[in-house]
Amino acid sequence: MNIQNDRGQKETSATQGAYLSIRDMILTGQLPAGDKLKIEKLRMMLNTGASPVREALSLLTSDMLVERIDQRGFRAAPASQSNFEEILMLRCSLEDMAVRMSVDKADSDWEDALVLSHHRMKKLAANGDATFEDAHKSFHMALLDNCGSPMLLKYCSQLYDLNIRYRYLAAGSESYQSRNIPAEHEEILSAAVQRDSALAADRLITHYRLTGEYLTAQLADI
Amino acid sequence: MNIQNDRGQKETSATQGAYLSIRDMILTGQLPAGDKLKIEKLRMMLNTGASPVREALSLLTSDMLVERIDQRGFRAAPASQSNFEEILMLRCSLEDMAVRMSVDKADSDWEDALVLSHHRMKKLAANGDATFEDAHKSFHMALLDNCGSPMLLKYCSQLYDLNIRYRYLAAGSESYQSRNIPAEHEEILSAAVQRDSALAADRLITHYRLTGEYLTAQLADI
DNA sequence: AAAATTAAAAATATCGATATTTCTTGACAC
DNA sequence: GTGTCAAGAAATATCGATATTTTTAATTTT
Repeated sequence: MNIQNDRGQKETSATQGAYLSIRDMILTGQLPAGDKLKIEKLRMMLNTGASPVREALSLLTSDMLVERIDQRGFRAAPASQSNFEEILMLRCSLEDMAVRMSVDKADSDWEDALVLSHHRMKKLAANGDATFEDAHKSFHMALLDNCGSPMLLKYCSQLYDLNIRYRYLAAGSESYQSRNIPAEHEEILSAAVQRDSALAADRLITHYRLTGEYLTAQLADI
Repeated sequence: MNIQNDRGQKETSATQGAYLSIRDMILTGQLPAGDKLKIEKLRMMLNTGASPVREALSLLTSDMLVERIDQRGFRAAPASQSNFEEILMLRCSLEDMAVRMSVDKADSDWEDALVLSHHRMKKLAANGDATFEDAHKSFHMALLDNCGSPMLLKYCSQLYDLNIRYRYLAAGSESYQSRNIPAEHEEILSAAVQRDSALAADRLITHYRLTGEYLTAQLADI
């Protein structure tokens, strides 16, 4: 078989497919925060059996995107202002650590990969669709990739995803963003390429704090 | 039915039971690092079906105690010197953050719970069995419990467990420990009760670093 | 003898069905 | 009218069986 899903990820197993699909639906808000996730319903939506769905939900539990309720099944993790602030705080701490380690150990292979991922992101521009989202995440992860700690990277990746969810949640309300985000990315890249880890970390954290303030404002009127 | 397992945790579901049992077997080294985890074998050992075992393994994957290999099942996460150092580094960073936040927000309820958990641990003494291990973890988690960030607590708890594993791994080789660990615990407790977050953090991190050095030495000759 | 091929065995992933548990609803008592 | 309880409905958790996939072992080919 080897069916491909919307975003073009080749699915090796039914479980993997269900995992990616459900994750996507939660991140984009297609499955709203706090909603009950009924096995039968998901089974139908994804055209698969109950076992892969259950296993996918188990995996998402550890990503903190799904909660398991004792003997009562699963639900999409609730979203709240305080949860968002927690994610922001942890991201700032962990990514600060990761980007410093990454830049401090910089070598030309890593630099090449970083420049490349920035270029790819730029080319797609902020069209807001899934391909840009992926490229954007790739750029941010490429920045941290050289830190040498797979576990730290995993945490950062997880927190990044949790944050995306709030971007989609806030997307509904209108508000003008006076920031120049591509420029912020360029500046972060530039600091990294100059091997100035403190500056890169500063700029990255500022980038997140600004987005955080923007999202907090948006979330307030939802 | 409501069977109870070795350690006296009442198991609500077969999955939960399998999860706790397998986790325990990996932490104590009964299932050695890197070993293939065959569903059938575990199914027999735990007297349960394949579904709960699979789901338990999925959950353990996110705890980083089990690895899933594409279409080839599961294996106990490998252990290595560098993995141990990574865990130690992350624990120091995250617990430093957590204990500061926790102590800075100290109130009498939290202080009571902390003193109580210390007392319980002391009473069991370091007999090395599972009940002491649980009490020891409870004390360390009680220290962080007031930090106000459930996610940070989850990470710390996860890292604590990953670390236990290396303690069991090193337990085989002989070496005299000149440290007075109960005294270190008392000092950490004392700093926390005095609401001196910087001192508490310092003492906690030193405590971990010392254990880290000891374990590193032990691991070397394995 | 080494490499490649293939057939058999083992293990995994998935399905469909069943046993439990939780949730809902309506009757009855107060 | 409100609260309790029981029966039925819905959903979950688990089991046993089957279809795939991977591994092993044996056979053939170079």
